[in-house]
Amino acid sequence: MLDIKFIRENSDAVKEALINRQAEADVDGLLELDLLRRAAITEAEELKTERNAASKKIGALMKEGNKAEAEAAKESVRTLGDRISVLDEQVREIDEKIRNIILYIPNLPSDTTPVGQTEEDNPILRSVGEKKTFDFEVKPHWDIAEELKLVDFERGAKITGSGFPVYMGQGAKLQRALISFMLDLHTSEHGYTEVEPPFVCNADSMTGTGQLPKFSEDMYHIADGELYLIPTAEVPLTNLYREEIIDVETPLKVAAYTPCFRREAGAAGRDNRGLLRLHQFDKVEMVNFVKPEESAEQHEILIGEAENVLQRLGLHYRVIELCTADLGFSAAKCYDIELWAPGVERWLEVSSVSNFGDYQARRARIRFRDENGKPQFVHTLNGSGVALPRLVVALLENNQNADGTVTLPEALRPYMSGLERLG
RNA sequence: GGAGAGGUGGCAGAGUGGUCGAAUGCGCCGGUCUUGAAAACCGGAGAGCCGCAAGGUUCCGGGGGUUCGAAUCCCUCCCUCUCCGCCA
Repeated sequence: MLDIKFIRENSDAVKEALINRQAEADVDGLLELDLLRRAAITEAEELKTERNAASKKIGALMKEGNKAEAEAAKESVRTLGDRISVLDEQVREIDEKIRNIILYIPNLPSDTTPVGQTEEDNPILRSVGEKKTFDFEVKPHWDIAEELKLVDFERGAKITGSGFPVYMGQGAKLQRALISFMLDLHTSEHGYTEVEPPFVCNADSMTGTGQLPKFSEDMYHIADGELYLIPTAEVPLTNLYREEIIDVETPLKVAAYTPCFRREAGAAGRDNRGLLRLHQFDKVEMVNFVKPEESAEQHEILIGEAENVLQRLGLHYRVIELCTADLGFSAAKCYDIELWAPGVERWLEVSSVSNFGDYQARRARIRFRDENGKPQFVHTLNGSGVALPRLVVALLENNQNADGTVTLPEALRPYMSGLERLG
């Protein structure tokens, strides 16, 4: 959420940012409401001042037993009260309208975010490793997974629906191994506190991180109560400290494994075969809470932590930066990490590392005390560390052998009971 | 799921219609004292909103109501605790 004061004083900058994002919002309408709101508040508060003084006087009159005068005073205060009720109601209505606009306004892109029209305009920042060459015909991961009985897509579709794969045998163990490997790396080397949060969150939490109200259609909603299946651990992790004043003298870093649930309406098709796009998938997520002046630097550290996962696994990846048109709703700046998958011959996004500035903190009221003891909004950042399915795709496709087996990276073997190859 | 108790400032905990944004203790910040620290003593200190400011206003779990006036009375929702039931 943007600061209404900021919008008031920088409406041109906000409009320009919306254009760069190819987003729309009624900024002028918002400013008009803001004006009305402040006028109503000012009038209501003046009347309240009067009423408070009058009520105090009535108290004094009652005490000295001057009933007649007290009754007369009551009568006049009552009409004041009626007017105050009307104004308070007005303010409530205007607040509601303002909220309905401002909650739909995306974050301002950072000054350093490149302006662009489409994802084609996302600059590639760096590429690490190289494309492997094969002296046999490479298979796509769905063939490998089927032959080695790692994933059962059909039974997943039967028991739940398409996009809900069942991992079995070594495939299931690989999921568990990857989760443990990544969490161990982040907790023992990157300074994270491991968290196991709920996998469903309430509407306040979803609003705090920006999923609601705009993206309700992307989530699974539990009919019984206002609960949603989490689309990412970012939601419970960030909302851990919603409505709290926390200590961020050093960055507060939490990491969690959770399944993630996404409706992905209309996403089925050729481009999304196998494990490329799912309704339920596993992910390890990292969330940081930092002082505002540290968030840019922390963003670079965070992307490094995510990259470290891929380096340890020996995978070829590249880092791109999202341009204004491709930037997520709540993010001010975002890097994506993409893995090369030779079977499907595509770059696959496995991590999105974002700096949200104070956008989420303002929505979720997450603050810290500055050097003067005054509460200020923190900056939040998060990054996938990393998402499993496409990581598995890259591992299977890059490490496949002519004999149909798949070599496991050394870093994973301790988590696979010493196994060196799948199959 | 049933019955009961309760939700007040960073924490503990008073307050049952007006002088209460709220006693007291702990913790915190500043000062005195001390070589330094502790102790003791003195002083300070909640958050949001409106306002250039002075200042005003709102907030005692959330929402609604009664009243001239609500932390205090009523309704409702949420949460916590205790006991019972059930259960991995």
